[in-house]
Amino acid sequence: MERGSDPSSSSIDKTKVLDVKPLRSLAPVFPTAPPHPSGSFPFFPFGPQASHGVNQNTPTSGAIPAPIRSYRRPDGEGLNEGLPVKPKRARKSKSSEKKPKKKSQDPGSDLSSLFGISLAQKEDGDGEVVNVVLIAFDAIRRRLSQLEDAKELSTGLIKRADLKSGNILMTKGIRTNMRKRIGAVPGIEIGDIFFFRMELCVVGLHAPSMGGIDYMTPRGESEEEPQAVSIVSSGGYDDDVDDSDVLIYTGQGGNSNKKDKEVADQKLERGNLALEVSSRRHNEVRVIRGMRDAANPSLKVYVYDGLYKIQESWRERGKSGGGVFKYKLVRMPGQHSAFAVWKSVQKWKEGNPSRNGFILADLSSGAEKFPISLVNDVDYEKGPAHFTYSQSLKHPKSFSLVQTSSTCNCHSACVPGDLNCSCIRRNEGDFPYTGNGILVSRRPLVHECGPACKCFPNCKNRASQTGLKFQMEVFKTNNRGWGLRTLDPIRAGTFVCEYAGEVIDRSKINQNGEGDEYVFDTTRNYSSFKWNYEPRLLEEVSSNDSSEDHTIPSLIISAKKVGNVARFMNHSCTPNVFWQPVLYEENNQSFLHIAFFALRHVPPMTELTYDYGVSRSVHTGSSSTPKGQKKCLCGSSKCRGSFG
DNA sequence: GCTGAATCAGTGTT
DNA sequence: CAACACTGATTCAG
Repeated sequence: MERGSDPSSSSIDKTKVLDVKPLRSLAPVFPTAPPHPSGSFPFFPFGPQASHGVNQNTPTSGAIPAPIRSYRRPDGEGLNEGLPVKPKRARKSKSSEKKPKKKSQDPGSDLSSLFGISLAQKEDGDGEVVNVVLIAFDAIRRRLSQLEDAKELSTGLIKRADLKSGNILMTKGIRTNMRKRIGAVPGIEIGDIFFFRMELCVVGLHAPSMGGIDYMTPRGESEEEPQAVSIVSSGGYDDDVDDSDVLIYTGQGGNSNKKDKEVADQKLERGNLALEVSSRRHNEVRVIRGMRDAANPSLKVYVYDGLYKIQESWRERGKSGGGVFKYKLVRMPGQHSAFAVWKSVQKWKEGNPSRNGFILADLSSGAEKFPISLVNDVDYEKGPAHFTYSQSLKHPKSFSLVQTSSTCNCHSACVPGDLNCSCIRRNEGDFPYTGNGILVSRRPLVHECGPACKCFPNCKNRASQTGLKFQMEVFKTNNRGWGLRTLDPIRAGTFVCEYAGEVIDRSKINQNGEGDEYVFDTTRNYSSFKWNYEPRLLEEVSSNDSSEDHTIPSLIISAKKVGNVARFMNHSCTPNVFWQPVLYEENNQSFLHIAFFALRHVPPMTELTYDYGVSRSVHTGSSSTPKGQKKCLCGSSKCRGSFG
């Protein structure tokens, strides 16, 4: 399910692409950190994707970093193409000598090299660049939302942060799969989810920002017939979406978008014509299913449900009176299930008990807002070793406060942009979360409001204290023991859970029993990764706090005896969750907590993983698994081989 | 190349 | 909450 971590998914050959992947290191690279005194360590939350030393023994990174242009397109990679499409500008011999043409864009506006996106990757993507573009999109969108939230109501300048962010990426060249194609889109996997139409746009899955039918007309061919490439079914028309393998899709047009209420008959043109042609040619059509997010009914989720073929088409009279086209699309066999997974989850939630491997309804015994079910459909193990479920983090009495406590005096709720709020000021004036509770940026420390703040408990600046936001379950993995996965779709930046347990002293790490299992340690070496927005895309002065050495206090938590769902999260070298230090006051002291947030959108039934980091006591660089480390089984194509 | 039209968005307001 | 109004971005067609 997870991108790049499913060994069984051999649909896309990524290895070729990744082998020649350009190194994304134009931005300053942090030097390898020197050993630091115990108690603190440099923390680079805004750091660009640095070339980690851990990867040095792979053949790829051992070579000299290739210049951006050296990307070679793997030939013979046309396994998805349903029809030959010419490499567009390969033979524009006519106008190729006169080259002052600036494609309606000033040349300086292309910032794709900042993100390591090559020209070839703009035309044809891969999993890597798709991730980069999607992360960039959401980071800008969150930032624009944050700015809008903080604005006075009178100057609501930035409406529609989704459109704005998408537009910025499109004009700056931060996009991929611009070449339209029939069939699968490289880098996008069946089951991937999206929360905005613009996301489909910037990764080349579906180009129109609104339209439901995307199509193309191959130019230069004798017959210039439009052919459909993808459709979005999300409730705008009267589609039949009951079956997870069959979709009755309604053609476009005929709506009275004007004041006059008259409905017209749909015409056989544009998308309708394209679908007709695709039906006759038996072309594959990508299907994106959109629906309301059950957990967040105001939003829509889009699921890429793979390739379909149009089995038949007909005309009928629509409910509003006009003639409409109908297309019966049937899902092609042999694809991973995507939308079908959603339907299964829905059934389980409705209490349908016929579930394979179901062991326990609620591992948390009511401690959490949602039941945490326990499932094993792999073997006969009946559950993890005993522990006490607790939502909270237990500090020992002797724990020294990290920082003087402080509270804000806001009434009812802290308002973004209100610099009278001391909690906001501690976050450098930025409200850490957007209106719907999504983390905007990683920071050295997020200051949340605490129990003694005057604001109400539902103040938005308590995102990590108000319980789980979606349903999860503990399940038995194939080869990594128990794991944690989500039943609901998760948006990037959503709070996942805190790391609960007992705060312990460093000397106790290996005392409690066997090794450091179920131990979280802030002082390990963690790979930096880029998640925050790129200031240069917003014409913000890049605040140079990105290059400062941020230190956060040492915190070690053992969840061996007491813990919550976080103790079940496995390690991955390409994780979908990251941790973020959060500080708030309790009992007149400020305490540090570790909160986990979704790194990217996570589809239902996907395992949640984060980067365990590497203990500072072990030496990396050896080709075999270093002493004290565990062999990594995350299955990622970027796996470092070991962790711990 | 420019302009306008079409379009299964997304928010905010009533 | 449903209907509505309103502002939009992209791509296509003329």
